[in-house]
Amino acid sequence: MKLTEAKAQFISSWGAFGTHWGINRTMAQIHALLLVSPDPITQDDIMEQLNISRGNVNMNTRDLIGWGLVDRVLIPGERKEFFSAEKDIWKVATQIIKERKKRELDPMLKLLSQLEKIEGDKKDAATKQFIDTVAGIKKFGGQADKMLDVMIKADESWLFGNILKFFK
Amino acid sequence: MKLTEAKAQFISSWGAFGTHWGINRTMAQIHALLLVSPDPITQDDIMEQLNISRGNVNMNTRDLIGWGLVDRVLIPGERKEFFSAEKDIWKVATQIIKERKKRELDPMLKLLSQLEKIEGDKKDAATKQFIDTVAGIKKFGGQADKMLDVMIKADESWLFGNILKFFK
DNA sequence: ATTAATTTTCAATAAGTTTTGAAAATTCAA
DNA sequence: TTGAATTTTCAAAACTTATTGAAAATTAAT
Repeated sequence: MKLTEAKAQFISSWGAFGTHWGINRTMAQIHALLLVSPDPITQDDIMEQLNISRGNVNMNTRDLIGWGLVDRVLIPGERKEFFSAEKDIWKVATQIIKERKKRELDPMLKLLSQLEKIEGDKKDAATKQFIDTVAGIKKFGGQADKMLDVMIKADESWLFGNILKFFK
Repeated sequence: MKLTEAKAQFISSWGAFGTHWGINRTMAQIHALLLVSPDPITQDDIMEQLNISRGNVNMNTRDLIGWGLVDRVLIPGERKEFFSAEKDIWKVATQIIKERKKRELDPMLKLLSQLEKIEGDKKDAATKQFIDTVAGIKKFGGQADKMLDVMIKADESWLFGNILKFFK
């Protein structure tokens, strides 16, 4: 397989993969393109390589910047803006975990705390089941939350190395 | 807050939450409804409580069964089929991890292995960056894969208890 | 075997999301 | 300033995904 073909496959699969992870297809494709580009590239480069419109590139690069995965890079003497992606996959992963935790897990836990305070007779089966379910999810979510906080702060090799050793 | 209101909020939020996790809104809502229902319920109950069509209920319950999150229950003397959800959240989580690993992570790792075998000169910056990126993702994915396998087999309290103790 | 209850299927439709592209805004060099 | 280069915005169009509902299939009682 040649580079061009492999690159196209990588970008396309990363795009499809992204859709399962709450990141839209194009955003993931732009991210993939940046991941395999050794040097920063422009809006026009992205438009050309992925065959998408200027507006689309603009919106999705902005989102990627919002996720902390992509940076705007200013190159001295160049009028255009350049983009580059963080290449260290561990940093990419912790950044995504951090953002999703903030956007999804934290608000969910907050809501569950409210729902727990329901008024009602615990002898009623429906009430009991509701309280138990909410409490169970909250407990689990709280533990996951703590674990993710630790992971975000940890260093890759240390984390995986030790967790896996621990389980042997 | 009263039960009915809390239940409605829980179902609606769980539905929105689900969309971020590769599970569609309705599927997650049905799941939520089953989670807070102490006893198995029928297609008609779901239709009525969520205000959705029979076809929709049928397709999504089938998907939930495919994910291993819901069971068809036969109640002696009843003509209709009943549905019930696994209530233990740890089991729900490991089941989802298991399925997503199979559906998403495993195929991605397989693809990356193929892309690594690219022909080309490693002195070329583009080729080098491509190989490094693919190798990096593959390594990370492989480690995550192992860790998830261990989690799937582990027991909740043991896992969280020990991981957290480990990090203290 | 017939029929009524129930479940399943799937084409049509509705709803939701993404993409385009051209106009507006911004930036910066002269 | 002015104006050319560049980026941003956003309404409309294209595309994707989810939902409906009625017909077909299945099931089980008589």
